[in-house]
Amino acid sequence: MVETQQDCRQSMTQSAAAITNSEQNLTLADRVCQQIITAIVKGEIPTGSKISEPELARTYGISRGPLREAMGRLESLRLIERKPNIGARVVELSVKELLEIYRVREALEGMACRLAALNMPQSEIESLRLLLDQHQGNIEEQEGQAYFQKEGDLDFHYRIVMASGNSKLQELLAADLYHLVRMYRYQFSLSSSRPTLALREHHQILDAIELRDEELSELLMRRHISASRKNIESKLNEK
Amino acid sequence: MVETQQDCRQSMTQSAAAITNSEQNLTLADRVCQQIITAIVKGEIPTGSKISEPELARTYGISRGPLREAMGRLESLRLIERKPNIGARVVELSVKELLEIYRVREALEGMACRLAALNMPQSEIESLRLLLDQHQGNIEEQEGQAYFQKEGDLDFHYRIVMASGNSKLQELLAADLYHLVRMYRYQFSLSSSRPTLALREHHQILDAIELRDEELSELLMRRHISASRKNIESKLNEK
DNA sequence: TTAGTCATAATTGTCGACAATCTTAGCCTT
DNA sequence: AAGGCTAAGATTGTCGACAATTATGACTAA
Repeated sequence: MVETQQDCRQSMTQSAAAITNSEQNLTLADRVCQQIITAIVKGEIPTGSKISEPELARTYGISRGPLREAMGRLESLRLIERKPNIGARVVELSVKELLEIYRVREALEGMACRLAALNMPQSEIESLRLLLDQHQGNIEEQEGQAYFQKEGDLDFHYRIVMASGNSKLQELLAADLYHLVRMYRYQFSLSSSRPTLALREHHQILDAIELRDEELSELLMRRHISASRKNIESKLNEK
Repeated sequence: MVETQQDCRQSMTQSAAAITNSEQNLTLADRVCQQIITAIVKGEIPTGSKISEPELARTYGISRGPLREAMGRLESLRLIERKPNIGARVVELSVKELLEIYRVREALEGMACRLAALNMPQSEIESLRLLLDQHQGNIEEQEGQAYFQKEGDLDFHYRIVMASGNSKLQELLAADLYHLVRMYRYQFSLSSSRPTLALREHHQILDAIELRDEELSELLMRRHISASRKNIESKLNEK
C-alpha cells in the first residue's frame, strides 16, 4: 500500500520533471535536487529548519557546488528561502499561503480544464475515466483515507493539466506548484474529508470535458477547487 | 524619453525582485542576473544563441560559479534552456508560446483582478487612476506609439497584481512571467495597435474594482487580455 | 565524393580552497 | 546584573583548477 503511494508519486514527479528535461543525461545536481525535494515534501527536513550547506553536501556525498545549484532550484520552487550571507531555511507552511495557492490553482486549473475540453483526446478521456473508477474502488475499500486523498486526487488534476496542451500551464502547475501542494498535503495531513463528493465532482468535470463544453468544464473545475479551499478554510482557520 | 522608459522598467523590475529579496545585501550573482535578464529581454543577447559560460563570465567580470547560479535563475524564469553537458541557449520566441502565456495571464490576472476588487485600498485606486490619465496624455502626445505599449500597459497590470494581496500571484506574474512578456514586447515590437481601446478597457476595469464588483472585475480583465491575445493572433499568425 | 572513425580541442560539471560576512561567546563597562 | 563591544569561530560567497563529456576536424576507406 505504501509502495503504491510511493510509486504513484514517483511516476508523477518524474513525469513533471520530464517537461523541462526530457534527456536522460542527468547531472549530479539534478539527482540530488530530486532527493532533497522528496525529503522536504515529506518533512524529513523539517519546515523552518536552517540548511547547512556543508552538512547537506556531506549527507548526499557531493560538493557544495552542485548542492548550491540544487538549492537554487529549490528556491525557485519556493521550497526554501535564502537570504544572502545568512543562509537558507525550509519554508514555513501557513494556512494563509495554502489558501493563496488554492486561488492560483482555481485560476490556472480552471483554464487548463477549459483547454482540456478543447484538446483532450477521446482515448485519454476514457483512460482517465478508468482511473476514477479505480479511485472509486479505493474509496470503497478503505473508506477513502489514504490513497485517494494524498496522491490520487492530484493525479486526476495532473492529467487534466497535461491534457490542456498548454506547456506554460504544465510547467507552472505540474512542474512547480504541485511540489508545494504535495508538501502541504503530507504535512497538514490534508484529507479533503470529502472523498466521495470530490470523486463525484471529478466525474462531473470529466463529463463536461467529454461534451467539449469549455465554459462548463472551467466552471466545474473552479467550483471544485474553490470548494476544497473553503473546506480547508473552515477546518484550519483556528491554526 | 528613453530614460523615462528605462526608469519605469527599472523601478518595476526591482519592485518585482523585492518580493523575493527584500534585503539590500545583494550578491554578485544577483546583480549579474539582473543585468543578463535585461540583456536577454532587450535582445542584446539574441534569441536562440548559445551561451558560453567562460565568455559570459569574462564579459561581466565574474567567475563561473556565480554566473552558473545566475543562469540557474534565468532557467527558472524560462529565459534560457539548459541541456546537461551541452550548454545553455536563449529561448526561441514563438507565437505559439506567446499565445500560451496570454492564456496563463488571462487566468491569473483575472483572479488577481477579482481579488483586487476585494483588497485594493481606495487611495491606490485613485493613484492608479492618475496613472491612467498620464497614459492618456502619452497617447495624445505621441499617438500611443512607444511608452504606452512597451511598459506603461504592463505597469497597469502590475499594479492590479500587487493590489490582489496574494503573494503567490505576485510572484508568478510580477517576478516571473512578466520578464518573458517584456521580452516578447521588445522583440516582436508588440504594439497592441489599439492603445485608445486598451486604455478605455483599463478604465472600465478600474471602475469595476472601485465598485468592488469581483465578478465584473475578473470578467473585464479576462476579456481585456483575451482581446489582446486575439489581436496578436490575427496579426502574427502568418509567422 | 561521401560516410565513418578517431584524436584533438573546447565546453560543461565537479571539487577543494580562500575571502567576506555573519554568529556567538566572552569580556568590559556602567 | 545588564547591556554593549570585541574577537574567535563558523557559514556563505567566490574563485581557479581538474575531470568528464561533447563538439570539431582531419584522415581513411568504400
